[in-house]
Amino acid sequence: MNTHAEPNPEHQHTSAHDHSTCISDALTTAEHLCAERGVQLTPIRHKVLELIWASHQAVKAYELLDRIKPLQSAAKPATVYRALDFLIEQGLIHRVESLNAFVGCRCSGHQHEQLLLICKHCHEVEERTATEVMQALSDEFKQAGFIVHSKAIEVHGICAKCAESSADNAELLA
Amino acid sequence: MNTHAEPNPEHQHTSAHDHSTCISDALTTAEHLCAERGVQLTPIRHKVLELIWASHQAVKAYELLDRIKPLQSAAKPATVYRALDFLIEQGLIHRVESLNAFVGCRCSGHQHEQLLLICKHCHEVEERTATEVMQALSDEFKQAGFIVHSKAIEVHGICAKCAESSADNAELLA
DNA sequence: AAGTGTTATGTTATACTGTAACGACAATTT
DNA sequence: AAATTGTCGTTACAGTATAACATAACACTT
Repeated sequence: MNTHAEPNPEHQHTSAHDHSTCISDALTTAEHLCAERGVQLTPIRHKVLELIWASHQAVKAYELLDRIKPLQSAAKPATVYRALDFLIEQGLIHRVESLNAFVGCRCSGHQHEQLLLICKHCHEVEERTATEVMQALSDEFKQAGFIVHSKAIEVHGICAKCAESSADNAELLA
Repeated sequence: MNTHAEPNPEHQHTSAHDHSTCISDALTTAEHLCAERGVQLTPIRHKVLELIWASHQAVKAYELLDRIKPLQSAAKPATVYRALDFLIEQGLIHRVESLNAFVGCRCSGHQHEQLLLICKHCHEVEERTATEVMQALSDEFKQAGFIVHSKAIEVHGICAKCAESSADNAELLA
């Protein structure tokens, strides 16, 4: 199958907030951050970031490729993966390991490696700082004598909104 | 490249313990568990489990395929992936999402979803129960109203043994 | 202006990871 | 016996990611 053309709107909760603000906030933050750091948020990188922020769902690399081709007809896998590498390096997006997909990072610039809550129903990814969890993890590493380079904490399940909107839909609660 | 034929011995710590006991323990536990549950640990599944337990490193699916072919010349990708699916369902192995690889699970039968500490140097994967971390996570889910189906907590870095054995090797501590 | 270094991108090819779909076959159930 | 279930063989393909090399664009120097 190769039918990924749009963010899957099936169960999205975007109506609950002004998503255009999410996008523009993320983009202007990214622009400032890159300017400060003296790195280039080139048109391709900017576009990829914008496409990722089109929803709060994690987006696959080849979906991005399909969506960027109309605008950048030379685009190839490497085009997208390079942009993704850059955005990850700069902390502007997260790679969701358990989905082979990518999602915008709200808290760019500082604080990384967060808890990602991934909803199986609406497919949106919520990012949480989870201070206590991180503290408990640090303690664990100290105990184990483990020197951390990077973490991925990914949890799959049903988000609050989906659970609520289908409180009588037993199927979800399995 | 397609040169994965053996567990990478480069930096393994297997000498520090009697690994043959690890293997046989894991296999007999698995046999008992499957018998109890009335599911079949067929020869293929048994072999895949054994191959995974050949080291404490995470093993890739196609490495397993290469290693199983001499014994099971009909083996195809599906052969391996089916066995892996079974072993995961039974809680006998973990899938390491951030590596697209698989590692034996020590604590089969009960308690799942653990903290995996993945060493970038020796590539061994240590599994920890991390009770405090799990408790903090539960609290976080409660706060977020998130209903958990599965978790993956994977941390990359340098394990205690590697850190120690190269205390003067500054390169690792980056 | 010509040369050099650096960064980003274009381009081709290929490697690696994973699944769908269908049939064969055996064991079990009805 | 027929139907069902579980496992495996087999073919084909979908999806994910990178290597390697070429080119372009720009900044800087000489």
